[in-house]
Amino acid sequence: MPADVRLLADLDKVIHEPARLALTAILSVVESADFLYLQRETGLTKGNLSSHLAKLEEAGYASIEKTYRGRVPLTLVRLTDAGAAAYKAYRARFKRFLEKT
Amino acid sequence: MPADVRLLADLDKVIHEPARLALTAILSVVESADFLYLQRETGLTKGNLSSHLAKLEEAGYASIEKTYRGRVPLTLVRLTDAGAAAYKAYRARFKRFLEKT
DNA sequence: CAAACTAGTTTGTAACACAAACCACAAGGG
DNA sequence: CCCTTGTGGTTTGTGTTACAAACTAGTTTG
Repeated sequence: MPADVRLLADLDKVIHEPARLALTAILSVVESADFLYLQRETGLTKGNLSSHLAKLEEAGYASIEKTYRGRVPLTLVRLTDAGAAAYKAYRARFKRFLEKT
Repeated sequence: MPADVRLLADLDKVIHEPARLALTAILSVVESADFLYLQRETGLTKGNLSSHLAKLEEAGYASIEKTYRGRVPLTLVRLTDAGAAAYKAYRARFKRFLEKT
């Protein structure tokens, strides 16, 4: 317990945010997902989803591809390798914390 | 996975903050702790520790007793029943999320 | 009696999350 | 042919945070 709580200090804040943790969790199992699918799954508003995705992209954890389905715009999101690694590390850390305390 | 990420939406934000999660984890096993002990264990600055403790108190999760050890002021912190329950619920939720995804 | 330590609180600031308003385009109905 | 509805988002505004740094107050030590 003494040193174990220090695990928490190094938790990746980009991923720690619940909305982004949910997004990352989804993206880690789907190859790619479109905007509205992510919105339905997470229950986020469009505005929040948009800004959380932007933050994941800034961090280099997600790639966002804006394309079209016919003439309708379509935003496709996928987790980058860095994102997958960060997610994995986050989970491992948190799991250790839960086990040790 | 579909519904499982929704678990994250209801995560207690007072506890979710890493600094407070560390504090709560410590307090959940020690009966009571003084300010400087908590500071050493968590590595927080006094200012941040002070404000995080205040937030735990506001939430009803910790009781803060200001007393003296001889003439030296001493701040004793303990987890309330509500705090212990919230911590337990938080852990259970997060554990479920980690298992399900 | 001055310097340094103990034990905190207050203040200032930059980042953040969230909701609400807004924008652009497209398809379908009257 | 407008005009309402739906899709797919972005921008803006606001209140809340987390954090560090400065400050306060009393106490022991040299």
